[in-house]
Amino acid sequence: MQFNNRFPKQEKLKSVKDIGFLFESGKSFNAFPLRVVYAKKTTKTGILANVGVSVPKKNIKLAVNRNLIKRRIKEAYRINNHELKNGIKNADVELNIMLVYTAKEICTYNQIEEKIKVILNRLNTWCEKGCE
RNA sequence: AGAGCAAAUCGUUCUAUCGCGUUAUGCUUGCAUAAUGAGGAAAGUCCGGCCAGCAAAGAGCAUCUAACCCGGGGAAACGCGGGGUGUAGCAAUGCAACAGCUAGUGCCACAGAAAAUAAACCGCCAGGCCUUUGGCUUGGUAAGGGUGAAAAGGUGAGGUAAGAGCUCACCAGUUAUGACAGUAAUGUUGUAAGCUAGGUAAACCUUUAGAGCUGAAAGAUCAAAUAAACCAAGGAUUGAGGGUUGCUCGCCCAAUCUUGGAGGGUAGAUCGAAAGAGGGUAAAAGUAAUUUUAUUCCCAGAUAAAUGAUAGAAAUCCAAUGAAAAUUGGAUAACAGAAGCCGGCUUAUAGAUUUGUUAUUUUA
Repeated sequence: MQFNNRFPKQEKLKSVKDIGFLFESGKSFNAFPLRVVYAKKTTKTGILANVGVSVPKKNIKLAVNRNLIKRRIKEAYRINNHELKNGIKNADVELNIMLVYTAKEICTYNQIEEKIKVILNRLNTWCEKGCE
């Protein structure tokens, strides 16, 4: 097990303004079943990355299943996020990230974890290139 | 024994590691330790409340809700016990659209002559005319045919040109009105009227009873910067409007502009917001809903919204093998996630257990 694989409240993306700004001007790519929207923060807050998770009601009807998917995504991010944080730290930036679930069926934890790894690697290389 | 019906209960448990929310404590002030963290429906938002706001918080209408009877319970909604009527079922038992189409209006597809101030397509009967085994036409006729979910009481007799509640007998129903039984709903029964009237109120509506309206995104407080609204002063303009719960009345206020004052509450923060018509246990009263007394507990509190992931056991279920013990493999379920709280209702629900009860089959 890894040390310090945490995902506390402060690292969640909460502000409605930030989320609105992210969807307006952020970059994005797809990694089915997930869609990633990300951008550099406009002002630094001391937190390397704020991450939000969204499961649209349109695709997943029952609240129970939406909760289940959110928890699986958060768990996968929590376990695998330390390399990305290192990358961000080296590039000297801070990020806002939004993960949107686009599938209409419930994926297993293993499927989600693999995709999360792919996404985090891609973000990491983006940071190494200088966030452009 | 398998099946049905009713009521009630459960609807995985434990351990380890890594995490998340809340609370408490500690200090190094963002970390450590400890405690705690979804349901019987948390759901639908259909009722009733608590709570809060709306202040000229008054009236009427509209709207919404309820709708067999008695008893008893509850804050109310609405349960509970017993009974009646209708209906489904062999039964246990379930269900209720159990006030009113004889207040009014509307609707009744297709088919059919006609779907409602009763109707004539075929048929039947009578009259008239003609080119007379027939045809045309005028009228009568609801017995027969065909259509339809539904065709205007049924059977028989009389009656008639043919027919018809046209008349009569019996049966069925309706309305009116008695008698008896019952607290009552209602039941049994008598008399009168040929009265025979289609269905639909889960169509509008009518009757009776109740509700002021809004809804925690309520509402209260707070920081920085604006605006709307508020108060005061001023001048000019407009001329009966504006506000008040869906409407009407009633009630309240003139409106617009400038300056000043005081203040202001957004996608932010705190409160509201978790000790209550509370839960558990025991005893007592009651068939029960429920009530009383004693004792004990504090039992989620988020806000882009915590309760998860992985591993291992147990237990249960399923499948295969086997005479059995057992072995191997698989699954952890169904419906479903708190969002102010409480009491109901309704809907969804794999599987398991207990109790009572019903008919059937087999055995004794």
